[in-house]
Amino acid sequence: MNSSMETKWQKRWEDAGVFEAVPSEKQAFFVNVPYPYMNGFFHLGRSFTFLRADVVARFKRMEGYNALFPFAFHCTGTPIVAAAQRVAEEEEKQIQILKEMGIPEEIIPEFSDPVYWTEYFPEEGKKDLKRLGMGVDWRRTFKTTSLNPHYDAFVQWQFRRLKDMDLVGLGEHPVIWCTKCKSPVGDHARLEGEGETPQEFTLLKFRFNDSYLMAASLRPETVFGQTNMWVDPDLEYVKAKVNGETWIVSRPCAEKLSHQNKAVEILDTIKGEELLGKTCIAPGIDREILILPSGFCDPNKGTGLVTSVPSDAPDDWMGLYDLQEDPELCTKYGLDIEHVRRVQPIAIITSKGWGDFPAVEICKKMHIESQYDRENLEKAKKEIYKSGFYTGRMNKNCGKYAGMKVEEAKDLIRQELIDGGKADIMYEPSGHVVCRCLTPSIVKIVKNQWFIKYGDSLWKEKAHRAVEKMEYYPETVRKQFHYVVDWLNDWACTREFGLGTRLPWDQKWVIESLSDSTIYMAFYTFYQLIKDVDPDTITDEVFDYLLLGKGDPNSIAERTGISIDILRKSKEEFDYWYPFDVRTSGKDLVQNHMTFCIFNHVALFPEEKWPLGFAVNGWVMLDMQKMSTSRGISLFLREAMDKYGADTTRITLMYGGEGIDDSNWDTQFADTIGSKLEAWQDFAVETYRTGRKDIKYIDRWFESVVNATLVDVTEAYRQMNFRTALQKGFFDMQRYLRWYLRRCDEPNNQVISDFIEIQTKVLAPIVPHVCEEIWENLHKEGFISLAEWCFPNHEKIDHAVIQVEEFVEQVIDDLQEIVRVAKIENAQKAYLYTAEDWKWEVVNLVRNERDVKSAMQKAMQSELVRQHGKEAAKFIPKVVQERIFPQQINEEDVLQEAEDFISCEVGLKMEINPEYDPQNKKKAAMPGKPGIYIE
RNA sequence: GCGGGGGUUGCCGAGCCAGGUUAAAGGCGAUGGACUCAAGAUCCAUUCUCGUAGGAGUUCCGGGGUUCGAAUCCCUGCCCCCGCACCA
Repeated sequence: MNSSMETKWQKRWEDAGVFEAVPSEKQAFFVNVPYPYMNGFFHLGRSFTFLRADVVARFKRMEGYNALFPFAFHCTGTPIVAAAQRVAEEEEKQIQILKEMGIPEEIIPEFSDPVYWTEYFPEEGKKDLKRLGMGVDWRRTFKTTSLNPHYDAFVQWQFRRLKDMDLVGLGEHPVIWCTKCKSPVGDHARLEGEGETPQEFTLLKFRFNDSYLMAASLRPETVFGQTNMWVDPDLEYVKAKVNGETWIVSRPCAEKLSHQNKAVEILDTIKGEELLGKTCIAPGIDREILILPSGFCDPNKGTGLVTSVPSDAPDDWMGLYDLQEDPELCTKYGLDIEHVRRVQPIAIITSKGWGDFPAVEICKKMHIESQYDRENLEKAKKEIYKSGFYTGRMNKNCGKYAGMKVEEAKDLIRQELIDGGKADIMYEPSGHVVCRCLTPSIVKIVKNQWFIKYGDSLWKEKAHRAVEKMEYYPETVRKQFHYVVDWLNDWACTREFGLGTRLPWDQKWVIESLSDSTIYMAFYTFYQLIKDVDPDTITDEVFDYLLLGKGDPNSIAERTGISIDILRKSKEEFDYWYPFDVRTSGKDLVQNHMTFCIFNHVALFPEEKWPLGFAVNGWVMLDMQKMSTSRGISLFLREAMDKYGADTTRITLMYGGEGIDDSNWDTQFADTIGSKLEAWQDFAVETYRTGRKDIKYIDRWFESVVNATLVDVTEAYRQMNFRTALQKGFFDMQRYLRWYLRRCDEPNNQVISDFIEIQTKVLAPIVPHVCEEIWENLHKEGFISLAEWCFPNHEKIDHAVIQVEEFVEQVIDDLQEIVRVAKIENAQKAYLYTAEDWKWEVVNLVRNERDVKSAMQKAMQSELVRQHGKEAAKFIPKVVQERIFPQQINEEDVLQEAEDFISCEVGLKMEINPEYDPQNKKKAAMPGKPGIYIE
């Protein structure tokens, strides 16, 4: 429902180019956000991050900086392409998603073209952001990928430079792969198994005659507990020549291995049944173990053979248990039941919460009845694995690994087995993945995969230096960045398909979406100047000049044909704006994008162009519930604005939270805050330049308290603590205002007018539309968006005056409480007695004393106090223990002055310091707390 | 398990770094009152327990300690959230 008022101001800002930032004498302030991926409309969450950038830019602008806030759109990667493909195939689910977004049905077919997405959503997104009143310099806006040749050239430059520095290299990389499509299967291209990734298994080799039975294990450390081998009697396994050895595996496994750097040649087949009752040699322990039948060997998982560790694997325990309880089955397969029953679990790991045989225990605990209770067994497996891995230690049965943490032993054991030729490696998807073509996916090792070498230790060192120099909002995330820099490893930076920039020296690769977006903040600084230049002329030496200051602009201009003017101006903009001051983002990007940004900057730019600051925020919750599209708990920015308009949406978002904790969209707040803003608008416009001329004490109080608050508010804005800024800058100030108006029937003209300006300016970064409207109605020149910030006037902060007013409030509270508690009916008159001088003398004397004894000594030095020796002896301990140390004021004068007000507030007549004292209340008076008698 | 952040009065959420002015801001909700024909909005008061004189008692996840004094500092236990990747 954006009001026409909001639209009006948005148009005026645009017409006046208020947010089109141009280098000037002023100090630059450059804030930006990670550009959003454009496969839909903006949700409240993203909008929150963007809005924080807008608010800080608006604040800085008022603070006197030349603020730049640019925006762009990210289209790199596969989701858009895949979604478009789905639309082309008229897939119901995808079309439903678009419909639910509110896309008109008739244009949905257009979405079968990925390019259409990159045009439609940025355009719509831009509309939404404008409607929210975002102060973006839209001249600098661009989209990514080769669809934008200028950006394309920029990313190519970046990668060539990285390669020159040997920070990009080749390696191998496992990916989820479809054998039918002969391509990797990204999340988007999966019918099933989103989020699943390649997982490494240790392939254990069990000597069996002249060949090896192979079993895939995720827990190589449990080799010490192997008791037997499981096969599926009904399954036909293959004997295959793999890298010169003969392996026995399932047929699908042989196929998979051939995609994982192994030469596989199938020689023969062998039925599972033929293996039963025979033995093989278990690796790691070199022990002869029995081959037994089970129902859980899956030819499509691992090798189709499973090594059995009944102590720690619930499946194995149940398999063994079932068999030992079933003599008939044993007979069927010609197994000696006694022989089978002799197979017993071996204790190998001691872990928190479990005895020697965790698998046995958990099966009992969960009442698992057989090896076919798959669901519970999966749960049990997870739990045992977790506690075993994280809390377990290898026990005495584990040879030289005894006593070692499982976490450490695991890798060592795995490596020893591999080095000793007793094991190999294979990959499987971490869960079931099915390609859209209905083929189950496998893992393929892609060779010649390009990596960015974030694992490089020298590079890390430099990145740490940058992390250390930067500012963070909030500061707590600094540690997180240091941690991520250490933890980050080489990053596969190319993909075989999707939108993006081609890897310049190996054109079959597309640069992946997190890798083409690490230094583009620099691109904002001059994009508006070069976007009409023929992209073919923008060569590396152009970027070398603009970004690194290399080369001579005149000769570059000559060689490329780009006008020297454009080159010079672009360079000037870059040097003026860069480095950026703050990049603000959701916390999800800390561990990848934000850290990549640091890495790439320190590699490519000189130190003075390294990022200066990061701001990180949490997720937006919806009325305390986590947003989740699938559960229907989500709100598009445009939906919020339809209902509440821009300013209310803005203030609700900004009041929702700050810092790295999740913030909350409070619908109730949104429902009510609009009318409060309107009330402020009405008040401001009606009251401005009205009121009395003379100055009263309460005017000074109001100015004191407003300016004191302003100190905090300004600091809160600087720290990007916008919730606090609102709390103090709006709610607290409004409370003071109410008190002020109550206290003096008519406000002072100057004081109230100043306040109206201050309050409006304080709100301006967050609710700019209504503030512009007020500003105009106050007949102020120009936009409030460009007005100077209301810096606190420290001279107006008078702490004594603030204390005096606290005293008055205290007296009113006491009066009210007495009437209430004592249930005095028809109370008529209050008699107030201020503390006697000698009590003040005590307070002043013992102000810095902490223990009663020395306070007593000190106070008793005073003649005046000594005169009240007996009373003083009681009074002094009380003062010290209860820390009654107010600054001395003339309470009688204050009460006289405030008499009418207090009297009116409490509905009692008053008499101050009268002789009449029927209940001896005069003695009860304390400094800061007069004695009171009411009748 | 590792790394990070937490556990505050009905809910949300300040305070904690720099111990005392903290029964503990503010918002929301609730209750009472004013206004109103009425509702809403607005304003005032109350909202841990007890209390016919401004007070007292018990509180800031549990336990212990330091201190004249602890929500705040130290030790310890329990619990919760986020991340642990190749994905935008």
